[in-house]
Amino acid sequence: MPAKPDEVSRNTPISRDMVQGTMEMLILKTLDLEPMHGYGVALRIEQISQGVFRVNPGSLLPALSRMERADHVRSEWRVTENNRRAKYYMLTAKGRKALSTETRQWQRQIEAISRILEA
Amino acid sequence: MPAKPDEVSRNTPISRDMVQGTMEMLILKTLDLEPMHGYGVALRIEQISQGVFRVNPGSLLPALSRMERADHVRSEWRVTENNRRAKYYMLTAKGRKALSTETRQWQRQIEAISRILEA
DNA sequence: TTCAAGATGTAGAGAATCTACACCATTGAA
DNA sequence: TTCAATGGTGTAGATTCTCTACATCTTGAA
Repeated sequence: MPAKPDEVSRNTPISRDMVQGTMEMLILKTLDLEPMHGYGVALRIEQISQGVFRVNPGSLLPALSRMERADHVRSEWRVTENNRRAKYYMLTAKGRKALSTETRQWQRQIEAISRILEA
Repeated sequence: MPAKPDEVSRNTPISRDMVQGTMEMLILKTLDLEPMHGYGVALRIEQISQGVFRVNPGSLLPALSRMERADHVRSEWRVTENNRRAKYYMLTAKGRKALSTETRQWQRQIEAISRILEA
């Protein structure tokens, strides 16, 4: 079902670096849909962003670690449908709150940026 | 957790850190209106963003240096209306092009982020 | 048996921002 | 006359997040 990263990003121009600071928000939002393992989070973000974002393990996994340390997510080992062992992450109450806070702040900021760009 | 020190405690929440990577775009846009000195750029961005962004010299001046090195702006010393010496910056052709490129990429990215946040 | 895909993880580098200073000139008020 | 506030540029060091590049293990299929 999930498209492979290469296919996603090939037809569209170039995938730039992720806007700094947004990764956590995107992960929180993705996990708000349903618990998922890291690899799944990456695929989903790439898919929904239509290849604009490429999520590599070297960014994702440290982010998940930070978030677990911050008690925004918790994790447990399970076995996937494909019979592979994977660490499933799910939001905590604190994480849900963080999601709403960060989303609100994000909105404020892009509105401010829009105001400047449209001056 | 950065302790929030001082006078910024207004009636409206608090201005968070600037989204990484957007400072250059905002500076370019500001200078696209008219040549300006650094301090003026800072004031204008704070004003138009209605206090969402605080632009401190330690971020702004290094950014302007980078941009001058990249030939996105050039500068010259002048005297302000207040009879103060200040370095006026203006866009180069390359800077104008960078502004349009960066703005386009910014749009793509916030659209992608919106798609994820609204999933 | 070998190899691609699924999955997690670490190390080190690089970029952009922040805080916290330091410095100088001009103006206005005490 | 002094002195503080305002206007203005600049640097140093820390922090934070992302990136590239690797390493490792398992499973399923050719």
